[in-house]
Amino acid sequence: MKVRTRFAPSPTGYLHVGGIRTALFAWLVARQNSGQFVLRLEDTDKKREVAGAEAHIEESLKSLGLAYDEGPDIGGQFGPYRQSERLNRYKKWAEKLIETGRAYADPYSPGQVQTFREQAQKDKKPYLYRDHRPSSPAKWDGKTALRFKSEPQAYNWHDEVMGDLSTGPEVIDDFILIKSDGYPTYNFGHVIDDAEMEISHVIRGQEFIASMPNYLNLYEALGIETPVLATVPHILAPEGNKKLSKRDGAKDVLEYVREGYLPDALVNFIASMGWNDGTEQEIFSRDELVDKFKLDHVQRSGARFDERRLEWMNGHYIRSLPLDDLSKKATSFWPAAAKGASQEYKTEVLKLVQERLKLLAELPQLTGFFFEEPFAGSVKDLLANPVDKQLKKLSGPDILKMLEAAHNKLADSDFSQNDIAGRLNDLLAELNTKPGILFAAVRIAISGSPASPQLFGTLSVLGKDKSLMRLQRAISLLSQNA
RNA sequence: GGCGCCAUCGUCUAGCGGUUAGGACACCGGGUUCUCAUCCCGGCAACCGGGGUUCGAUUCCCCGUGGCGUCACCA
Repeated sequence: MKVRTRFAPSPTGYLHVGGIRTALFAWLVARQNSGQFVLRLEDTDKKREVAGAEAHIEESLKSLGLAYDEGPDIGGQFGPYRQSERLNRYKKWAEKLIETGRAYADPYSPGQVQTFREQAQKDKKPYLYRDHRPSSPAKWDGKTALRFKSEPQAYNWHDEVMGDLSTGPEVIDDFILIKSDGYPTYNFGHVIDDAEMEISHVIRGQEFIASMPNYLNLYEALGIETPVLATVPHILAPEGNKKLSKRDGAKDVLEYVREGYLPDALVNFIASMGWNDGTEQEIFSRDELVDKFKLDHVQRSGARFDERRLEWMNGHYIRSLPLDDLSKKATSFWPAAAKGASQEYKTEVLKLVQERLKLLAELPQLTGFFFEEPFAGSVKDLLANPVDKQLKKLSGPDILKMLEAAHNKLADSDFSQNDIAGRLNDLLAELNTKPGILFAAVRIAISGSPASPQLFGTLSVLGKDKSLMRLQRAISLLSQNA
């Protein structure tokens, strides 16, 4: 079978992790079968449409590396890929249904339908439109809604994720095919488009599972072969049991990219929410995912979104990246002060912080002192009133003496990492002090922080001039204090 | 409420009749004789409840409970 999958969002806003996962699964199925992945825009609700949403969706998919083979912005042989541009097609199929007696003009206004619904509720009976089906409907003039004339029956069908499903005839009803504004409903539009675009696998969220029987009924009326169906469960918000939504603060996936989450990490993480290959493997490269992903291994229950796990995974990906690659990806994340710095210098700095980086967006806070002097107040405060356990035991003058000694010791160093290490270790013996004390003081003088990358490397990369200047500066800050 | 789906550590999950119920995140200890981080080692922690079926149920069946979805001229 020729495999063609699609992602069919409506342009009503940005894509969040939940939405992108459906796209990812569809993309994976297409790729692993050497098929096509199609982006189709379901823009049939003009009221809900958001300007710029289409471009945003396209950018989101591309920035995660989920390239589509056909879509609104790139075309393809089954275009157009915006439903609003396919109205004539829906009409053609609708007319076919009218001819075969399977569609009719809805004589009621929305208000009247609402009354039926309320009455049923009052009577504690399930509401079915078909109980009010007109006996001799007028000819459809395109100005009212067009309804599907259903033929209620029980269905058993297979869902790649959910397994074998079944329902009785009571869930089948006459739904609207074409709205009075001329646009198709989702229920009609997607069925037509999937057929015309030769989509083999329909992969979508579980909110559609309840309307499957109606689609099955429609496929039959249309004489269209039912595609492979796969319903994936929702991703739940971090708190509560609600599905992840924009209301609950679900972030735009592009926001994650902006914060410095790597696309591969994001993809790995999103795939692993609700899918695994049955082993204990946690990290999957994109190729492995394409190779191993199986719809029938997708979890049937919802998965909760845990950003801490995503953070861990991103750190893992950052650490395993070759320095050159990381360097390229980090380009836009450097602090403002790094503007004039050379690429070589930045790469050296990056090498020092790579293992402690969880997000690229942490780069400024982790590396700022490599590009500008640390805040004098912090240096002074941390030296005068140390938080460090070891440093705390010393008096101000002791620390001052230590820094002076370090400055003198390093004054004629060549500032290679080895030479610095040798000299500072010598000094340790000379001063009869512990690394935890001497190095902590130097570290603060240099970085303005009690934590930094390993000290000798940091000094070496920072260079002789700056290092000595900062030691000197710390010395004068401390003596002012005394 | 009707209909449907789902149910293993706090979280993501492995398990497809017999396991000391495994891994990962998070958390808590310890180690890597410079901090933080990394890395390594260790610890804490789960089969929703009740009935069956079976020599034996986390696993199969039924009921209950709970969660979710849906019942639009939204998708």
